[in-house]
Amino acid sequence: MRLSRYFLPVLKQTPAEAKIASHRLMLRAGMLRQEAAGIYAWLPLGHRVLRKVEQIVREEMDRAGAVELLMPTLQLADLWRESGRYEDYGAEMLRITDRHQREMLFGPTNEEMITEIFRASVHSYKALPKNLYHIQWKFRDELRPRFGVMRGREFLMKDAYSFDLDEASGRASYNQMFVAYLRCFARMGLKAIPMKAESGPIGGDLSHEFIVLADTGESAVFLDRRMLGLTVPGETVDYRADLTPIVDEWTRLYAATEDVHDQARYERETAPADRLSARGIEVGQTFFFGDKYSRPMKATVQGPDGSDTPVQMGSYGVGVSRLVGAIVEASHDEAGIVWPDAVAPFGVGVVNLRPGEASVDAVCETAYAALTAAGREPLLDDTDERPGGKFAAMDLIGLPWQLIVGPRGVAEGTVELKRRATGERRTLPLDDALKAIRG
RNA sequence: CGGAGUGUGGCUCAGUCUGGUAGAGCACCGCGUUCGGGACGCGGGGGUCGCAGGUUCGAAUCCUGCCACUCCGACCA
Repeated sequence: MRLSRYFLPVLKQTPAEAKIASHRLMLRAGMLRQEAAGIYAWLPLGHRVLRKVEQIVREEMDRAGAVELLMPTLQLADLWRESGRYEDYGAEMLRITDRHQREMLFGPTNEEMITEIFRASVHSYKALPKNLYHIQWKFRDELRPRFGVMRGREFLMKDAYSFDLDEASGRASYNQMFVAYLRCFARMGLKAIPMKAESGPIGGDLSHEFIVLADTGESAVFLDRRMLGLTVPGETVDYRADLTPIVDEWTRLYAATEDVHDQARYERETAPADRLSARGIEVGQTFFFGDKYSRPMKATVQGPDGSDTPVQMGSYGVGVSRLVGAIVEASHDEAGIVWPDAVAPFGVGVVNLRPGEASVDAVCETAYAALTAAGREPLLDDTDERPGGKFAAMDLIGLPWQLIVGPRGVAEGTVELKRRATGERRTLPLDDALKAIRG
């Protein structure tokens, strides 16, 4: 992408409403524009990151055996009356009436709809297990939206739903999602710690919240420091095998949010030096709730013995749009965002210090073509902005690499290469710089 | 939803107390000088002062009502 054609409205001054680093930086880096309280337009740069995060979630869900579909944002109220949640959900649910006075709602989650879809076509235990997911915009009319995309009213969520014949296989499905989540967050450069959690309005008795530690997190958490050193399963993990050992390893040490924190147990199970109380951002939550929805909504299958039984269900959410904020919160410095490679909106910023000078332009074009061909997604700053402004903007938007073309006092074809994360700068021939970027 | 606060050009804000021709910086346009860490000079464009009533010769400013947004708290991917 050439910056001269792109839409990247970076701000020198910080909008007054942004109180935390991630919100401030996302606004300044031209990723977001607020349209209403808790409702944001994702500008091109933010949109690219959102799509990358979404894609990582998708790949890990697919790897774990889940199947993607797409359900609508609008749902019928009648569906929610079946589960009894239409009244329970309260003012947080955005209710809409269509021209025929039909009561509808903007979905805050999709348990009812997926159950309806499932029950319409699955009637035999032979079709189980199944795990269906989608990545779709949700709306929850929060009392107080805040912190930018970390607590918006409209947000992008991945929600998966598992269906099993009995509790044992239901728990196996739960374990698959648990492991997929460990991988998913690690790939984004995050250390997310699974913590025992309350299941809240979703229901059920088995639930974990995946928490990224950050000072600006909304929940207080208590954990055994040793959790930070656990190894995340690699991409060769066999999801068809028994995953209990991995889940056991990740749930053996104490880790709990304040809602379920048990101080006595904490002190009994954790050595004083290992105790870590911190704040965290919830980026995902897993639930196993058995037949809470399948029973009232009559989602049953016929078992080997010929009897109809409600399926055992779980649901698994990842806050995709929230993750973008969480990543910025976890990875920034004084100058701006420092994107982990896997989610960076572009791989490298090519800075033309002297646009209009034929020899400098030529080097830029060579670099741009080579990096594009190598799949490194370059962003070429070909504007006539002054160098100071270019450097500040590049640091702000935080691409992993900066390739600076046209510095003074170096031989033609020699460039400067900067690694954003470390600040390390080297002057070297273009070919060597391209090799370094390609890895 | 309780408490506190803010609405003035795209952004940050002054002006409101004490009513009298709408301001500054940044951003934007033109010309020139600049060009490795968010330059400078000169000239220019852009605002129903959140909305609706009211008081007044006259309202950004005073009064009433409404709306939006932000912060603290209680609830949540």
